[in-house]
Amino acid sequence: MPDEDVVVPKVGIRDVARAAGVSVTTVSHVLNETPHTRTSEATRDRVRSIARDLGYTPNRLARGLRTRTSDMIGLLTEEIATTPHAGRIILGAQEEASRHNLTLAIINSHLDAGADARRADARALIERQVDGIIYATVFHHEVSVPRELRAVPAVLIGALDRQGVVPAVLPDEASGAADLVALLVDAGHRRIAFANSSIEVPATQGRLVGYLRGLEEAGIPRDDRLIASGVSEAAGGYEASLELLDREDRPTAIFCYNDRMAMGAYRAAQELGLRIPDGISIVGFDDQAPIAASVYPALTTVALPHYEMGAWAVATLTRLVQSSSTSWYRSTHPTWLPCPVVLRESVAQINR
Amino acid sequence: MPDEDVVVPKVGIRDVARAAGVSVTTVSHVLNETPHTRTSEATRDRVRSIARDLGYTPNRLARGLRTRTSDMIGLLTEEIATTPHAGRIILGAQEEASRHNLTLAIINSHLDAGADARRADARALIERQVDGIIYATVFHHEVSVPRELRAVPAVLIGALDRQGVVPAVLPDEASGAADLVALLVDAGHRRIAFANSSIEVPATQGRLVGYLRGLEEAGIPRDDRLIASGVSEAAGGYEASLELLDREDRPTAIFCYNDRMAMGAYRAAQELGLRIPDGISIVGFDDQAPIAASVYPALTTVALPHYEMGAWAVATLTRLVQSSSTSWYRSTHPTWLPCPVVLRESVAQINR
DNA sequence: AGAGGTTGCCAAAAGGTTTTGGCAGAGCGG
DNA sequence: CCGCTCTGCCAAAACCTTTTGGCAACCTCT
Repeated sequence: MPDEDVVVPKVGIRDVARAAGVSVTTVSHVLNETPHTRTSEATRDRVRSIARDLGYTPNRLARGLRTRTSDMIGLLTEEIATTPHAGRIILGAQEEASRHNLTLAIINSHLDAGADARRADARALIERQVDGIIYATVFHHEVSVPRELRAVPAVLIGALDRQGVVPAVLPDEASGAADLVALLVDAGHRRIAFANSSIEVPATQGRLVGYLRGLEEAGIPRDDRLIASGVSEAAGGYEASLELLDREDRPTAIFCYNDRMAMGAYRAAQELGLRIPDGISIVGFDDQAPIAASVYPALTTVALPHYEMGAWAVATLTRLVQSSSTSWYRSTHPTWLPCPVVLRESVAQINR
Repeated sequence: MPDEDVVVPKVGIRDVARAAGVSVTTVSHVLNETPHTRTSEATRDRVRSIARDLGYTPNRLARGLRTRTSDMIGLLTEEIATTPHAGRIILGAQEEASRHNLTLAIINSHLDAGADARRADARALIERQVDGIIYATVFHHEVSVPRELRAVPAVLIGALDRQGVVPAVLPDEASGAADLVALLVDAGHRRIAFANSSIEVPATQGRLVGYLRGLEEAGIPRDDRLIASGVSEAAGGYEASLELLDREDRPTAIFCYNDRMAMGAYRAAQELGLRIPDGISIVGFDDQAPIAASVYPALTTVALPHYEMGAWAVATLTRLVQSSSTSWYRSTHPTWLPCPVVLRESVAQINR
């Protein structure tokens, strides 16, 4: 029983015009509140109320065809949708888009699908006449953006444009790491170890740089015996921590490359009979969704600004679109967004 | 220096036609491989190669206007984008959409934004002429779908339509839970506790039902002293586990409502000096991204079919769209997708 | 040679909107 | 009453496709 679901024939601007006894021009002007146009208040009211009564729903496809803008922006994620972080980026982008009355169209390219597939994906977005494209990648290597992206304003998340022509946003991992070290130093630690990831990605470099900078700013000399590495998972953190803790003059704190490695550090500490944080302080990186808060004791770590990067991307994109279409490719410096320290319970104050 | 970035005027189907010396009709037919149309092989080749050379990019807005279909499907998530699971749903939907040559437009509604906001979001998608809408919610309460959704084929993820008119897909939590219990039973356990969540959501009910069914199928009598509950986080799991383990005849296994609570159980076990899995076996639910695999010992748990639900949703939606537009609202049973057990290391074989 | 079928292509309409360039009428000053 | 400026509205073109209906030309029989 299709209750009141009689098939309602689509009502268009024409129907509104007819019902209101005006031209479609007038309806369009009224509904869009076109400036510099003259329509009596009476007519405006009539048009508006009739449009409402008729249940008029504008057709944005038609509108887009005429105005040559779709009010859509494309989010091209490269493998990233697979990572737990992806949701935050998408959410940030989506909410910022909503704020600007834009809609987000997303496509995920598999990393191993090759450059051709990625170009096809970009093209698909462009065929849809998106006003701009966000290209988000997992590791911020330098990247040469698919040339189709030149056809349309674009911004990069998590990667640098090799030609330096496309605006990019990245997490400022180094500063985050340095802040974390500063936090440890403030708590009285001076023998601070670093369990880095053994695979070479920009994050590895950035966090190491930040660690060293943190030490330097505290006037603590670098000690390479306090730097270990392992695979960027619990197992790697376990082994690296064992190595770091298995000596006379053991560190009082371990800074792990990421939260997963920190989990390994927790295990190592437990096996050595060291309580966290009193026996050993441990910090991580990533503030990975449920881990950091669920573990005991809750892990002090650094959050990545995924949401913020997503939002930044669509914000800059809209600026780009607004600005003269000939100037948007002006060379820009990448934007580094801060990675805030998330204070929890895995760091103890120690007496110096 | 805008290298070869001279502003290329958009090339349309008309330009291709002119260059090829044929009509736009022919170009359209050739490029779309319209069936039942006759064009010589020579002309086809010419058109295709000219289109390629000119870099013709079809305008899907215009196409959609004419064909009255946008090849877009809308994903309306209600708060869900905030949860770590969201990414998987989106990914599943996206990849299935790609397979059908569709694009996914997503909008996230905040739960607290109220029904009006959600209706506005639905309307925004409809204005974009999406061919169908997926409405995904966090908790699968029954839900009365925004009436705007009646205007367009729709499917539900994680919720039931109160009117029973919109197809819905849900995780079969009960069976997953029963499987988990069966696994424990197979390993020799008979005193199996359940640490449930204290808040009332469908999942609470479903997992409890599955737990009980698992026991029954194993011929183990229900023992309510083995059922505890707490907040659905590490803290709640900790307290519930303490309560369950603090007795003479303690259980040999604890089934936790979710992985976060399982983390609490791990802590409780540790404090009581029970090794996992030998002293006590622990299982969770959700297979929450990095937790379950990173913890030591790795947690045996049950995965939710988020990806599969996303994919199912767009698959059914495309079927709905294809089928006669008058029949798509036929009443349907909800689809329950299996929650597979993920075997890891937190369960020990014990001798009966 | 005419009928009838095929082949290969095309002109024009349609889809729903925005935007341009007006045009009538009212009001007003002279 | 003429000329001028506003006011309030409109017709038609444009955006880029797809699709309908048909038309020449050619071929094949009889």
